[in-house]
Amino acid sequence: MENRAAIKKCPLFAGVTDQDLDRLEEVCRRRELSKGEVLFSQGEPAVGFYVVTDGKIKIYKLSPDGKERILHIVHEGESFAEAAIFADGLYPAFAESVSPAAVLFFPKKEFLNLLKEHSQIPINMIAGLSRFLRQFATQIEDLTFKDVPARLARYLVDLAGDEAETIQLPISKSQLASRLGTVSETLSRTLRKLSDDDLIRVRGKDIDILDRDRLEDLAESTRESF
Amino acid sequence: MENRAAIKKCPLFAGVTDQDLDRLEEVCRRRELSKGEVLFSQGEPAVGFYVVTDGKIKIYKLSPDGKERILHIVHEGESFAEAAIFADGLYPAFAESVSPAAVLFFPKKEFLNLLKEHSQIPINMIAGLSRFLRQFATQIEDLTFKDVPARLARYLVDLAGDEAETIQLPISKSQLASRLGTVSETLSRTLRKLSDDDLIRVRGKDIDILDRDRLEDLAESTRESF
DNA sequence: TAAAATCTTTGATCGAGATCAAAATTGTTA
DNA sequence: TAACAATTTTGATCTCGATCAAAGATTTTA
Repeated sequence: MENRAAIKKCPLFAGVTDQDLDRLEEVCRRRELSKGEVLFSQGEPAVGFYVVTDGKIKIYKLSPDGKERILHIVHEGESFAEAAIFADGLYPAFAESVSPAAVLFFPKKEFLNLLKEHSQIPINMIAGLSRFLRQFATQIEDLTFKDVPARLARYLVDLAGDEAETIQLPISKSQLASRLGTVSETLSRTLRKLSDDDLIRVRGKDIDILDRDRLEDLAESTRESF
Repeated sequence: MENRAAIKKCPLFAGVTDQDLDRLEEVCRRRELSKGEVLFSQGEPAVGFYVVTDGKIKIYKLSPDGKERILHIVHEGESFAEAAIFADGLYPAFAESVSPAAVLFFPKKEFLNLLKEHSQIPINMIAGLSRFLRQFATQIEDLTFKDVPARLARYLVDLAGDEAETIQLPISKSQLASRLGTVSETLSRTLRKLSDDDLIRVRGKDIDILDRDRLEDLAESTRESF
């Protein structure tokens, strides 16, 4: 995707004037990534934030013994690490490409200058951060109240939307396991269980939704309820 | 606490001009709460946000079968639900006083008007949301990687700061259990274990830190590491 | 200050899901 | 397309922490 196109598509910059878009385009720097490149590590000074123009970036934490917990996967047109240039100024997680990718880097200083002059961008940022905060709150809720089948069902239902009969996982199964707060063995068994119960059919990354209603019920269910 | 004092103390309003403080003071409405009053429920339209002038407010989620998971406890001088007036405009959780309390309510509409005119407040908001986002990310990380003893140790170490030898729990033990993503029985047993190991001494709500180093180690430790 | 209500602790049991190990499948590269 | 690497699946075991039940302890209210 072109730089300008990516900037225009990014919700963070929705509704800003064309001349602001010009300035944004000037201050950013493009970087191409092959799969598996680490953009930044947890604890590094946050020198700026990013917008994804191509590919996908995973945002994750590492346990001391090296286990990975994906917090979020950033897709084309989305931004990440805007929050990091506020707060204590350190990146709070790792960012790494999970495919060949390209990003636009916006240096902290130039961006903060822009912020002070105009008022649409900060409001967009607040809205974006709010959505994220809500999503994280939901993740905390789910980790506490829901078991793996329910968390998986929620993920599948959300991915399918209202219409789709068949969905394709946008990420690998081991990544999905990490995103759901479990491990690939358990995810594998859970997918099989849902298949055996005729809720879904799994063909590699393609998953047919066979019984949306029961899948919804499962997503709402809590640990002990059945 | 006086309205004006609470507004001045609130990080959200740090660095704003005196005349803006005047306007804020005008648009807000004070509300006194006895213990256990519900300020808003999950799913209600977000008509404004709050600043706590006295007492404490718990922000929590409920599972379908009524189990409570505390996401955050708001203390005097802090704000909450600013994020909710953005995003989809619904409160994403419940808010309830855990003691007699008083809050200032800022209606959404008036506040958004103010936002558009000035630039310090949105920046403060972004900073606040960023900190929150980070805290939530850490909670997700801890729920995934850390067992209950480690999560408790982290809580105690953070509460104690660098100096204090003795701390007092600012909330009840069952609330703490919920905040840590466990139940009171498990918290009770875990406190006892830490006592038996001479890491802490528990006298009701007062807790002596006996061995800060080992407590820190425990907070860093992951599930299987010993 | 008695008694009612709430909170905390202790005991016993049980299950979801992590771990370890290994086989099977899929994807990649020479 | 053979050979290598990476991912996914299956099997067996084991543990943390939830649940259920009940007894103490503390706080509130009459």
